[in-house]
Amino acid sequence: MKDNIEQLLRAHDVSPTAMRMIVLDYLVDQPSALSLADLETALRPADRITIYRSLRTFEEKGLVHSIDDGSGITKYACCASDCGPFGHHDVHVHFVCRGCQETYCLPRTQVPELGLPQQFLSEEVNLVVKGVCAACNR
Amino acid sequence: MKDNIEQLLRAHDVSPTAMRMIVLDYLVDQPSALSLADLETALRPADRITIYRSLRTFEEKGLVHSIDDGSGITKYACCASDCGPFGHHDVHVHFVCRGCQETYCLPRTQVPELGLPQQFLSEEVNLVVKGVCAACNR
DNA sequence: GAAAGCCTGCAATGGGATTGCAATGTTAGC
DNA sequence: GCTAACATTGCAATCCCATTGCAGGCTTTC
Repeated sequence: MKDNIEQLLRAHDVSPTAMRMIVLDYLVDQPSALSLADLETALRPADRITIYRSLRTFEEKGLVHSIDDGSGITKYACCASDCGPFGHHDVHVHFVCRGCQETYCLPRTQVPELGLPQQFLSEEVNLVVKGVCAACNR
Repeated sequence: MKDNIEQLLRAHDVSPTAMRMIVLDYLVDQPSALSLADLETALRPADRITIYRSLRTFEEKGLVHSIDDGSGITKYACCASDCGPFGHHDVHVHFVCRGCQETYCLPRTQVPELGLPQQFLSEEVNLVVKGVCAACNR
């Protein structure tokens, strides 16, 4: 089990410490993105700052991406396999449920070329959809 | 001049106080979205909290919308004329320049129906494009 | 086995958003 | 025109999350 996690860390040039494995192991299984506070609660009594720095390291190495879903609280989720240390997808699509407040990563969808004003150069696109998720939609 | 502003406020059911007129008058002329700190500086010595509450009131009444462009700092811009007290556009498109850090509202562009998972209901879409604006792109 | 470097955890800081409350201004009724 | 009721303003204080400083512990390497 944990071998996967360890390999994943090594593959991304992150030394697999106990703490990091705990954090990553928990994160990979999540269906939705988690905030630092979520992780702190779930992984208690692990130290919040250590989790925070683990996430930063992961993000730097392309294992995880951080999401600003408009709530003002940063959330984290594992990257799709084609993110690398030199950049993530340049298109992120997330869904925030008004009911349960969960943030889900959506499979990359076709985002059209936008009609930007003359001379404007697009480098990265973040799309946040708000609404109601399946579980809350009944 | 200010008659416009006053009427705009009244039309949205906001009492046109001196402070609110100053804030709104300044805001309508801006080509890009402003943070609270921007407004505080521009409107000195007006009180920051008062500006903040004016913006909240404006937002509530559909005069202004707030933007979270991913910088962690909320910015504000006037709504297009078809925003009302019962909801704003459900599609917001903004552009953040990596050079000058300005946030521009883009004219509503064609945003395609996204392939949401089964039973997911979309109510609002926020699209933030990051890149380089015309002024910085040379 | 010792030095160097990385990792961890506690404490403290920073910055923006938000609220409490008293003072002031505005409105409406008489 | 006066007064009571209500809305707005401004100061101070608080809250919350993100971030950093630093010292101690662990790991790795030679």
